[in-house]
Amino acid sequence: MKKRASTVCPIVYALDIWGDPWSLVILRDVLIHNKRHYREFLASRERISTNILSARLQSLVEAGLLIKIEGESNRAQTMYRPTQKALDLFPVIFAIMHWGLKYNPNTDMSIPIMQELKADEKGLEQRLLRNFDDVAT
Amino acid sequence: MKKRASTVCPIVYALDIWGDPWSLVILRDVLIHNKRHYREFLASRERISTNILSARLQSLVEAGLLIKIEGESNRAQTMYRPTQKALDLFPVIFAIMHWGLKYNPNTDMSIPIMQELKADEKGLEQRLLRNFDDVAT
DNA sequence: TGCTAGTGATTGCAAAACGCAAGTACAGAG
DNA sequence: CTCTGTACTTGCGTTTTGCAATCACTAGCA
Repeated sequence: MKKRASTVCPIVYALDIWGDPWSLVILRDVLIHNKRHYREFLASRERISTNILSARLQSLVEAGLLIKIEGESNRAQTMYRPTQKALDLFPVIFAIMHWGLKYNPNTDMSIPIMQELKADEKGLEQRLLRNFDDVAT
Repeated sequence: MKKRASTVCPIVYALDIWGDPWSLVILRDVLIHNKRHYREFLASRERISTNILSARLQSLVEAGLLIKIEGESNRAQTMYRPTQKALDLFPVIFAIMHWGLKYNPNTDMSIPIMQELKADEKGLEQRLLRNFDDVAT
């Protein structure tokens, strides 16, 4: 993707940061499924490959959506956590989920979060936000 | 982008359709700026190239987001209009705009729609929807 | 001490997608 | 019957993916 540098349009600004087919999958894992380790992202159903995961994590850190927390003397402790800028994507992700829910006939409605999204979106957001008390303002 | 065929996740479903860096720009032009002709999409600030525009329009038609209306005996009359499936993306686009507005310091707030989005989003959506009475159910 | 497994990446290479410029086919204007 | 405008398509070089293999390091175990 060509970086469009500075844009006057908020949509293009957003797309330049996470408008590729993988970044939002990672952010979904962070925000919805509370994943934080490289190995957890790799384990997703979508089977992202290691080099792409590595590149995306890095660009999301650079864009200020994730912070990388490295353990001392052990790489296995490395984790990625969202910033407030990422937490503010909840409305976007929920809007996308509503749309996908409406049009994707293969959606797995047995996943608890799907029910919750329809029944009580605000409550769901509040519950998920509590996973990030450490980073939220 | 690899087509992930059938997915159980509504987000991945959505990304497979418009999760590339250009499709949403086109949809923005259709939904927000009421563009309908090839030449109008080409004129956007983002300078999409002709082959990519052509390919994206085609894939959005295939995905059921746009319909292509061809004039009889004159290609200059060809136009692209959104389906209900595309109109249902308004909440997604508005959510993205809110986020971009918050974090993009270069947003041009003198564009009237930006003010309107903050002041009266629902009213804005209703007003824009009236552009599509011909296609909406 | 050595061996094995797990983790967070990086590298190499083929395949796909993109970006740009040029060209094509057709309609209407003059 | 040229000239302009429009909706594409084609060629081609560059960039970005996708996949497998590999690396560097740590911990666990004997």
